[in-house]
Amino acid sequence: MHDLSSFRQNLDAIALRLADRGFTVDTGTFRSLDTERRAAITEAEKLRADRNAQSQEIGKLSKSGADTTELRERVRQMGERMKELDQKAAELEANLQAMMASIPNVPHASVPTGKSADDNVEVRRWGTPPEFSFAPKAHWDLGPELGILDFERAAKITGARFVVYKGLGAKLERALISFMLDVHTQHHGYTEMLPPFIANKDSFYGTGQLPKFEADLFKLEGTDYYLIPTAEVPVTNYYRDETLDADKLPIQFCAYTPCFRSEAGSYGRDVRGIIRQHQFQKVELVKFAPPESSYDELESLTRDAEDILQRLGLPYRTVVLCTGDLGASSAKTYDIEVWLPGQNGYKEISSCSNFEAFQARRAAIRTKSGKKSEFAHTLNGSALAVGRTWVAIVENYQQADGSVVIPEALRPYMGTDVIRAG
RNA sequence: GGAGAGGUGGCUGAGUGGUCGAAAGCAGCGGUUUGCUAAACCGUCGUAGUGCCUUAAAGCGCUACCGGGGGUUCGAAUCCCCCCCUCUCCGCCA
Repeated sequence: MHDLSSFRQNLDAIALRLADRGFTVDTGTFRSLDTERRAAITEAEKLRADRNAQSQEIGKLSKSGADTTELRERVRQMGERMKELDQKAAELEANLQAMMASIPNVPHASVPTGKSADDNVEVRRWGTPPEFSFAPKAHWDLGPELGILDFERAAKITGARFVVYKGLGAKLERALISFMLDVHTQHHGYTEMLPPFIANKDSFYGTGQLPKFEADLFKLEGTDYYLIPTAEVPVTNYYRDETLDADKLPIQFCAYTPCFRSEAGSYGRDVRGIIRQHQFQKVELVKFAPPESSYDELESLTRDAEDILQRLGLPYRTVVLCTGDLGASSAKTYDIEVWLPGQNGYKEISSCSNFEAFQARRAAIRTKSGKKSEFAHTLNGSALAVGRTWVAIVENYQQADGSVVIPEALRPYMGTDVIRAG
């Protein structure tokens, strides 16, 4: 959500940059809505001020014993007219709000201009994709062969896009979660959190999933609750409607949660394997930062995510998303893509974003130093998507005999150095 | 799920129809005093919208906000209705 008065003041410049996203701001409609709304507010408030003054007069008069019948009737009529004006103002307000809620964030100056994912720019690359003396398999073959993934029975239990991890497969997922949380809490300065996996409407509004993206969510029938699609929702909303002491920033949280996504509109994409599921596990990093240093925090957050891949010895590259590929709330996003032999290419495993004050304004997360109060900047990034990390390990560390070697760093968590069939 | 108590500014807490954006205390901020610390004293101290003024900030007004929504009334923190949340007891339960 944009700040209304600065949006109004910088309308043309903002509209120009939003055009780089492929978003057109209807500046004419905005201007007229904005002007009408303010006129309605002014009119209604003037009448209300008048009524308040008259009401007080009634109070004084009746105390002194004077007859106020006539005055009362006049004020009552003012009240009726007030109701009409209030209603008109409320309607205009709602229209303007609806318009503002649909306008995406302004990309940061450092974000490259482009139309689609093809225009994203690689900023660095780490590691070398493994060379195999045999034809490497994809995880959807390896998993069932090793007895560590079961798609058929998951489909029976629930349906498509669900999976059962089994045996060392389940343990690998659990080991990755513990490993990631330990690295972030012990080496990167994050505080671990275990939040609710269900959140209410206000929280989803605060981080921007509502009202626009309701179709992507699972709603709990008969309630205002939704299953979270990412820990970003509960963890960012942890401080909704609060003012944070500027001295305490940045605040850094990490959280493991399952994530639930309806994946409406992704039919036919990543249908094989566990790349795209209705439920997946993720460790998320969330930061609350002072505006002046939020871009430094984005850099370190991205490095924190990359560190997990380095420790696991998984080759990856980091790209900065271009204006056309940027999420609506984000001002700048890095995607980290891990090498997957099964796809013979790099696949997104993390997305690290700075939302600047875009979420904080919706969620009313402020920071205060001395007398000055302003909106904090919020950031988040996956570190990492656990299921896709699982895939990366199984595919990158597969051996000619069909077994999977466990990377050094994970062995204490796995209690074994290899996964074999049987 | 049942019974009861309660939700007021950063915190504690007064306030049952007009003089209440709201006493008082604490914390914060500015200052005086002080060798330092502590203490004392004086002042200041909510958020948002909107109008005027302004390059802007500041300033000066107005409006709204006492958990949320609706109602009664000329006028609501205060009365009525619905909802949410917290606490205590009971029931159920991992």
